[in-house]
Amino acid sequence: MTTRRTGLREQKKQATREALRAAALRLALERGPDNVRVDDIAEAAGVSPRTYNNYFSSREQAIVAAVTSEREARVAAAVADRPDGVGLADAVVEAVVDQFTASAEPGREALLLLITTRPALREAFIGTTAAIEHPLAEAVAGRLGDGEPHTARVLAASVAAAVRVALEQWLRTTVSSATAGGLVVPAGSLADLLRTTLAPLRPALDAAEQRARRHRQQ
Amino acid sequence: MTTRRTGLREQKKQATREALRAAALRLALERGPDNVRVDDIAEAAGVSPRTYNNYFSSREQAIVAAVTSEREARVAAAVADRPDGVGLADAVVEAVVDQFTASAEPGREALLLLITTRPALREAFIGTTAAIEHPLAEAVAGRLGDGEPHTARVLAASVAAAVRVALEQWLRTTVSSATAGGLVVPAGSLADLLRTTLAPLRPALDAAEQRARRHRQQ
DNA sequence: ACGCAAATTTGCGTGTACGCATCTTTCTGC
DNA sequence: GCAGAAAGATGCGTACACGCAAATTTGCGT
Repeated sequence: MTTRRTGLREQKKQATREALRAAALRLALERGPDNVRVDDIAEAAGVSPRTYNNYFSSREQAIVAAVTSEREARVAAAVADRPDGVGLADAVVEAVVDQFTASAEPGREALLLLITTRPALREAFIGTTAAIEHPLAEAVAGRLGDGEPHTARVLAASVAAAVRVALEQWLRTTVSSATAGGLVVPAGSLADLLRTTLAPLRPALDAAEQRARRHRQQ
Repeated sequence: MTTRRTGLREQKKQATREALRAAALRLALERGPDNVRVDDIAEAAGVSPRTYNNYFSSREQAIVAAVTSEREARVAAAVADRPDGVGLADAVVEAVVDQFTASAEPGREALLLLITTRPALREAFIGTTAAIEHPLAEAVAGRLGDGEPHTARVLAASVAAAVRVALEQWLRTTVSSATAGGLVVPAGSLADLLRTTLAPLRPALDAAEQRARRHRQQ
């Protein structure tokens, strides 16, 4: 069930996706994102321009994907993996913080600077938070038991929305401090900002968990 | 402060916006939405195609706007207007239900049928829920006192997300019952669906209200 | 190995979104 | 009223997203 499609086909698909990601990132960094056309990315990745849009539905998605790749699945997995002893609220909050703080790629800093600068990229970056909604909903549903799938969806959507708010705030302060001070200061850690922003949702998560527990014991 | 800009200029602007809305709606209803190009709408409204995109940033927005017009402001106003005796959760939920249930326009039924049918219109319709976020945030902030504006933003974003979830569900069941039964049945009232979907957020709204109250008495 | 079925890539055509420069309309202070 | 400023409308050019159908590649049973 993990990888339903296992074969050369799926392998090549991921390779193409990765090639497009890498090409987009490299070109954006060396030319500046405004001087990169999708034709350039496609050519650098060795596929047709039309194929690019089979993988990404906007020019910015490929660039941003370098920083957000697979994040959705990792958040969901992290939530599902926390032991049952940990409360739902803690599980969700810490999973989100972990996955959004973990920096793997080199050149991530330069890319983030780029993202903070260009409005179109900011928009695309912000947009990626929506992707965590469905995986997260399933993970939450798994923890709540399948009593009320509605609730899990709503909570996941709310968490995603809160994360989006946090990122907007973070980008706002980052870009303004960059503009004002000339130097890019994180303006308070993203981790703290995420925790603060998610705090108002804790009561909702707790209540849902209690309800589910009660329902289960009945 | 209500209408900062009061003059012939703003008046004409609103007239143009309304003309585009009306033209888009009329054409979509009589030809089917796939047979309407933005050039047609612009021509029918008596403006240049370029001007269309100064008002709406996608072809679908004008069509959908006929049903969502001004909803954002009305929801916010409704929240702000409920007496302080009513709890925040009730104020928000009922304001949302009222404004999403209120049907003014004639031909709303036909338009909704259209929206449920065409994927692109569904997407645009769903997208309009995001617009209530900022006005709602201000209304909530007004009720919570200006202690923690963060909280208001997060709660408003969560409510908007929950409304989006409800509409998605509603459209899903509506379209499937339309496909299956041949007749469009509301498949349970939208009002009930909204109340159910917003229910999980009530604890968060209550908690924020309590916190604000405590903070104020201190 | 072979061939059919399914998935993917590609080229093409159309409609769309939007930056920019320019022209027209409206607003403001005098 | 009037002259300059500000805001909006328009035309043009470019890049982009995507439906569609033909061509190519991969998977699988035999």
